[in-house]
Amino acid sequence: MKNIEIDEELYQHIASNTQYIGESASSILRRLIKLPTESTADLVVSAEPKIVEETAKEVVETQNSPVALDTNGSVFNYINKEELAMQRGAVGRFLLILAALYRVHNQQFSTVCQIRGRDRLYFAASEAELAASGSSTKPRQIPDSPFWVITNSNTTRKKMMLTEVGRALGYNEQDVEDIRDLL
Amino acid sequence: MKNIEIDEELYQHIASNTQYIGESASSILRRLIKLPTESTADLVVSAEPKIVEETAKEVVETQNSPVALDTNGSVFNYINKEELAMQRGAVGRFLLILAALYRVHNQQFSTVCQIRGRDRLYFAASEAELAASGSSTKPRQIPDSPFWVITNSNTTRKKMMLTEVGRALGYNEQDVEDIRDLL
DNA sequence: GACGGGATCGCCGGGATAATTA
DNA sequence: TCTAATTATCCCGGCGATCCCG
Repeated sequence: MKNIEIDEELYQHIASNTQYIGESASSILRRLIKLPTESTADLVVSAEPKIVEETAKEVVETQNSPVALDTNGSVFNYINKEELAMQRGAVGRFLLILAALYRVHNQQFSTVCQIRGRDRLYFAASEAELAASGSSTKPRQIPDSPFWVITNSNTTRKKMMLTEVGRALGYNEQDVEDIRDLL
Repeated sequence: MKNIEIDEELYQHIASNTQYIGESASSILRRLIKLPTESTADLVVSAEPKIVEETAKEVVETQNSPVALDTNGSVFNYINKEELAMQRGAVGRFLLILAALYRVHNQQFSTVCQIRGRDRLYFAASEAELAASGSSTKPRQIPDSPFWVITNSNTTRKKMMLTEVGRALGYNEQDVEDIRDLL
């Protein structure tokens, strides 16, 4: 840990970007600067270190896309466990996980729009599309992304959706499971 | 000037973005965050203590630190029991308790602004902000502080708010409970 | 009166589970 | 018909702000 000195105004600006009570300065700054979560720890429980390496490779080679644009890592680096744990319910975590996935895979992310239910859409580029595909689907925007998800489903289904998203983005089964279990 | 604590990796990242010798942490961060140069003055010369290495002890811990900067005790020393008892209703006590907390934690106090309801703000730096976030929220200024609180809520909710404030300021659960029970 | 406090009641969001369809 | 898959209704807990009381 290091200490840096900053002016009042900047301090206020940073503090005002706190996303959950007790969030550390590092966590806030990383978000503002768009730097991933600290690589070493912070991931607390589960998440094996090796997964990180494997995933990095997987990601880059993933299907037809031009780029994966992210040099150093898997989604797991983009997820702040503290922040996740902080969420009220499954919906908050669900959105946070999807936001992290979007950050890492923004290029291919639109492929998730193919994941859908029998007659409802699950993902789309607008609220209206989702709303039109079913009734009271409770669409929510995936934070910091142009995509929307349906939110009216039980937790089991949300997990299935995450599983499908993980597969669509080219993760191996082990990682897919880990992503699913974040929720 | 304020001090914040950040992890090594982030520190390196910031330092590596220095654009001229002697550039201050604030200046670098403003650029990275894309925030304009400080409005007021302060720009003056270069002679700021830049990135300070190990400002160590004096520094107020940034995140969930147990209390801070006050050598001889916790909030409890800053609360005058008689004055509390003398208040007409819960609102008076509520404000008094918050004022005491502000006195002890003025540095981090702004983090309480993150405590909020479903759609109302609970704390803010101005009456207007609170008023705008809901209707008849009855904002009151926390005495001798630049912060405001919402006052239209039942006692139970005021207690919950105190509980959250205690947590946000890093008190342990026992102290949090004691703070809550002051009301 | 009128003013401030805050209990109470209505509304909203989450998501388990009942209903529906393949 | 029976089962599996999917939808979306509806109950519950939590929050807001109206409105009653001191």
